[in-house]
Amino acid sequence: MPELPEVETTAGLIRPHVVGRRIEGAEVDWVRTLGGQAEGDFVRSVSGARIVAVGRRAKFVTIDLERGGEPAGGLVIHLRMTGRLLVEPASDPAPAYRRVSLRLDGERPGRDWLHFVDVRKFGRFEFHADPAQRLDHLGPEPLGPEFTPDWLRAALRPRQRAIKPLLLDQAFLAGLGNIYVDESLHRAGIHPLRRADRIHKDRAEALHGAIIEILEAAIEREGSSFDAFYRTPEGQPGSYQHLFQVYGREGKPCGTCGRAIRRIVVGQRGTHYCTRCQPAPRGSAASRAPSSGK
DNA sequence: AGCTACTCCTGGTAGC
DNA sequence: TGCTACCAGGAGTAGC
Repeated sequence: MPELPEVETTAGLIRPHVVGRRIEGAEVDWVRTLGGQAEGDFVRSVSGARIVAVGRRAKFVTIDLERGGEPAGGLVIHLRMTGRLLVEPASDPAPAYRRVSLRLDGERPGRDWLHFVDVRKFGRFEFHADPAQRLDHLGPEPLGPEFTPDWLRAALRPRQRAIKPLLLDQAFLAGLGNIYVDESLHRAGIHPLRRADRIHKDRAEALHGAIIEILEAAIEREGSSFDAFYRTPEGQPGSYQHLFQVYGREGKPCGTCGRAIRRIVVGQRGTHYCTRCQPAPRGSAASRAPSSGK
């Protein structure tokens, strides 16, 4: 599933092919991908605009547009589970599961189309006159300057939710998904159901370091691929899945202590952890004595 | 505030 | 072989 490292890889690989190009037209095969805009409005919004930048914010790919040298809105793209961006020649047939395509100018033959492909149709490829407004709800970037150990400790202190759903909340911290949350909590030795306000200072600092180290290592390996879905725009799988310590490893030994990895469901998400390295919080269902005190 | 349930989708797979 | 039933899951929303 594309999370921050996969989206960063995708943005980085399409950037050199599309920046500076003029959009000649657009084709829409699945209108819901546009996020509510009518097909005709979308086509008019992007046709004739020039791509001036490709970036990433949280799990979104952002594409800034200009007309006549003036800012002209931008594209906000979410790959969700199975979305991909491809840059392909006009001579190739449209790829399977194509949802939206932009036709680029003829300046670079062989790089004629930017295709958005998405098997499960959960992804979005939206035009916004003010992209920043669409992204306004997001919390800080875990690889940005705002995400410091002090920030994390202070942010956890007033929150009474379990740590895992909190880290998945994009308004709290932007860019983590199911995989990298499980991996980060394992590295930091924190049980996924521990309440955020009951994480001690040293553990919060360990979590801060774990998130950064894991994301950076995953970006270096172009993300994680473990099923038929995520591939880079070049068609290559990522390789961070070989370094998974807990995700998808139910019943297999923990790389740290050897105990079998356990899978539970937290907030409708498969959740993987080591019962020894990530001890259950006192008072939780997993550790509770028959009667609770007071 | 924070929980659960539900929705959106379809390929893959388990079970028969 | 061929069928059905079920699963995964990011984010938005509704209801409590």
